[in-house]
Amino acid sequence: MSTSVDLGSQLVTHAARLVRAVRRRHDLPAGVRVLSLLDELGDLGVTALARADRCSQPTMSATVRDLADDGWVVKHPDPADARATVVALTPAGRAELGRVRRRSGEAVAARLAETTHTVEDLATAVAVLRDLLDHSDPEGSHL
Amino acid sequence: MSTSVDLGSQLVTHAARLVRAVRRRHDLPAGVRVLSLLDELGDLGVTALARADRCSQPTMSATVRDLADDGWVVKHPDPADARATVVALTPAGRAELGRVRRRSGEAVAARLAETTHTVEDLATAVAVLRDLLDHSDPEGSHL
DNA sequence: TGGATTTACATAGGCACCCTATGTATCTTG
DNA sequence: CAAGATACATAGGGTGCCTATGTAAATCCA
Repeated sequence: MSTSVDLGSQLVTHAARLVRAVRRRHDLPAGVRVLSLLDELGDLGVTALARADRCSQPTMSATVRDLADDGWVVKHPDPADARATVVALTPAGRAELGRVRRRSGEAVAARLAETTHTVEDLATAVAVLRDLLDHSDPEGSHL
Repeated sequence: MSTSVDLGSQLVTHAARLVRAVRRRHDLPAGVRVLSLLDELGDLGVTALARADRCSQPTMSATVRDLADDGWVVKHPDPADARATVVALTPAGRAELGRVRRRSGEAVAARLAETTHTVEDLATAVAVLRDLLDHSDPEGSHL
C-alpha cells in the first residue's frame, strides 16, 4: 500500500507535470497567480504578496513590475508608510485574470470529465493543496 | 459555489505554488521526475520519457544527459534500433530517488498532519492529478 | 530496390522563472 | 538619536523548458 510519504512525493511530482502541461498548452504566466491573490485578498504590498505566493521578495518585485508594465496592476504609495507600495488590480487585470482562469480551468474541467473522478474529488484535491500551503504561523510551514 | 472550471484553475495555481515551495526548501531537481518514471515504467527511450513527463524531446535529451553525468542513469544503444538509446536507472540513481522521495514526501506528510485532511484525501488528490495527466490516446489530452 | 517520408535523438539559441546578495530609504525602538 | 528592523529595488546567475534545426537510421511504397 501507499504510505503518506509516498503519496506526498507523488503529489509533488504530478503537480509539477500538471503545471508544465498546462503552461505548454495555455500560456499561463506566473504573474497570473499574483492577479489571483489580489483578487482573493485585496490590495497588498510586495512583501505580503511574496509571502502569499511563496516566493522571494525580489521575485515578487519583478513580477509586480511586469504586471504594472502590462497595465494589469497599479502601484500606489502607501499613505501610512513611505517605504511601502500598495499593489491593486486594474479592470484590465481583472479581465485578464478571468480569461486565464477560464482557459486553464476549462482545460482541467474537460479533462476531468474523461476520468472517473467527480467534481467533489477535484474539490478535495484543491482543498488538500491549499491547506498544505496554508500557514497560520508564517514560519510553521515545512514546505 | 465553485464550478469545476473555478476548481480547475485553482488546482493549477496551487499546484504551481506547491512545486515552488517544495523546490525552495528541499532542492528538488527536475531530473528526479525522470528517475521516478524509470522506476515506475522500467527502461525507456528519450522520446518515450519526454511523452511520459510531458515535456519536449530536446528538454528530455538534456535532462537525461545531466542524469547520466551524475551517474544516476546509463544510456545503452537499443539493439533493435540503432537510432534509439535505452535509458536505465543505476543503483546510485535508485538510491538518489529514494532520498529525494523521502525528503519531499516527508515534508508533505508532516504538513498534512497539521491539517484536517486524511491520508485518503491525499490519495484522492494524487489520483486526480494522475488521471488528469493520464492520456489513453496520445493526442487526447487537453492539458 | 531506391528515393521519400518518418522517427529518434542531439545541438543551438533563447526566454521565463526564480534565487541570493546587496543597496537604499524609511520605520521603530531603546 | 543611534541601532536595528522593514519595504522595496537592482544586480547577477542558475535551472527549466521551448522552438528550430540537423543527422542518422528505419520504414514505406512506387
